[in-house]
Amino acid sequence: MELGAIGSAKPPAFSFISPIIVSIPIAARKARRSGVARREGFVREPKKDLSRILRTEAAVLGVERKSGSGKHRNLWPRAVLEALDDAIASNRWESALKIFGLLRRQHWYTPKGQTYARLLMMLGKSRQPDMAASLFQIMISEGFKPTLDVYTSLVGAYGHSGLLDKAFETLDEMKTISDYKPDVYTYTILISSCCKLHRFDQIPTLLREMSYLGVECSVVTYNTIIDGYGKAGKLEEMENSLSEMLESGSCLPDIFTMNTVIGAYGKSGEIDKMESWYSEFQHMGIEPDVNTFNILIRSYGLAGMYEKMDAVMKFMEKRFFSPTVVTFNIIIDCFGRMGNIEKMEHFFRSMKYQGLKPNSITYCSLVSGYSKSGFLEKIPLIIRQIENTDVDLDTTFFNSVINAYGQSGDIIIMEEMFSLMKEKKCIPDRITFATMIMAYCKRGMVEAVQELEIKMHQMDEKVLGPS
DNA sequence: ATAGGGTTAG
Repeated sequence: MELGAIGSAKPPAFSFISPIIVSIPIAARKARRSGVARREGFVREPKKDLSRILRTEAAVLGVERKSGSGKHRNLWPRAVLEALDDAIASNRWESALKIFGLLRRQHWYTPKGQTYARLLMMLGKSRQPDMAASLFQIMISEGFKPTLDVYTSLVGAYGHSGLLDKAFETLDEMKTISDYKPDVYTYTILISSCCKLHRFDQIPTLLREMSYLGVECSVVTYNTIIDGYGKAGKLEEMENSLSEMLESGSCLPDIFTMNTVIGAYGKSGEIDKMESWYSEFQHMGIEPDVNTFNILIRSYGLAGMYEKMDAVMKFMEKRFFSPTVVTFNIIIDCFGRMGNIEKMEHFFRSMKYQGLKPNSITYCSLVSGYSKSGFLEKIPLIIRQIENTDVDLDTTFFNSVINAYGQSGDIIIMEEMFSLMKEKKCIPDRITFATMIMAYCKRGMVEAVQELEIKMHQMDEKVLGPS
């Protein structure tokens, strides 16, 4: 089972495998040193010390409770700030705003630009542009003079929540005030919003504007553009941007560039291009990391190239590159798609054996894998298994369960699962409805389809309407 | 300010 043997049997493999061999030891050491594995959930449990966890959790709960009432003006700074961090980090925008309200009433409170910037970005991510706008107003009325990064965050909040016009308006406003001249961060955030909204027409415009104003692109700017084109399947445009970056002379590609580019080619099945860019980047001195290998495994798996998938896995093992939860999830998903249930189960066992904790995504892939091969009887067992762990059943998981029964035509069980989903406080989304509608359609259940379509519209109105 | 795992359809 030598890697070289695989390489010589299949010519293209060699060009890809051999550069890896040379470089892995360094990369492996680096990855371990930089704690990549830990962040990936490789370690069983995060190594926070217990006293901190207890203190924080109690404080957060306490603060969140108090933030509802208007009375408390004398809380411990640290508790409030930690609670705020926690809420922002997990995107709980409603409780973050409540805690922020509490924070503003503390006698020790002084407004900070950073806090505003983080809140604004969070509101953008949660698609709450109105909230972002009023937070900005509150800030002004507090007499706080916004800083450049607060203004940039407002651009991001509008952009990420889909209000591109407002984002551009804010940018124009910034250009007229000398203290808030947009910088490379401002433009990069705006470019990333344009990419997410598929407004690629705006990218050349923004780049021209930048060069006119003397704002130079950074690696991040280029990476953002490359990723935008890559995700949209615009691979030619992606390569053009990559060439521009390489020819710019001002910034060098990094590991983000590498993973973005090979991921884009891998996802679209262009394995040859993926491999040649892989070695190209290596020649430029960029070392692969765990994520790189995850991308390779996934790409080979999607392309049905089992030997190469296996080769990368063996390779990681040999070089002490620890697989992460993500690695296993990818492998399990690929074997499930291929209909290779034995391998799928083998890797699920081996994941647990290595002390890695399956998460909701793992179970989702198992359900899809079983359902693809017609082993529906395994699904209740999985649900029971999850209930014995601290993994939360989530909407996506139920979507895959509902899809499994919908595809097999077990309408009754599908509906039972829909009830169970709501019982477990998982909110159905448009995919849930689309999945069920399909199942009803196949059986010609017209009334049930109409009923669900009404429910779906109601849901849309709830989301789009004023909050 | 950027990459890297999941659910529907086509």
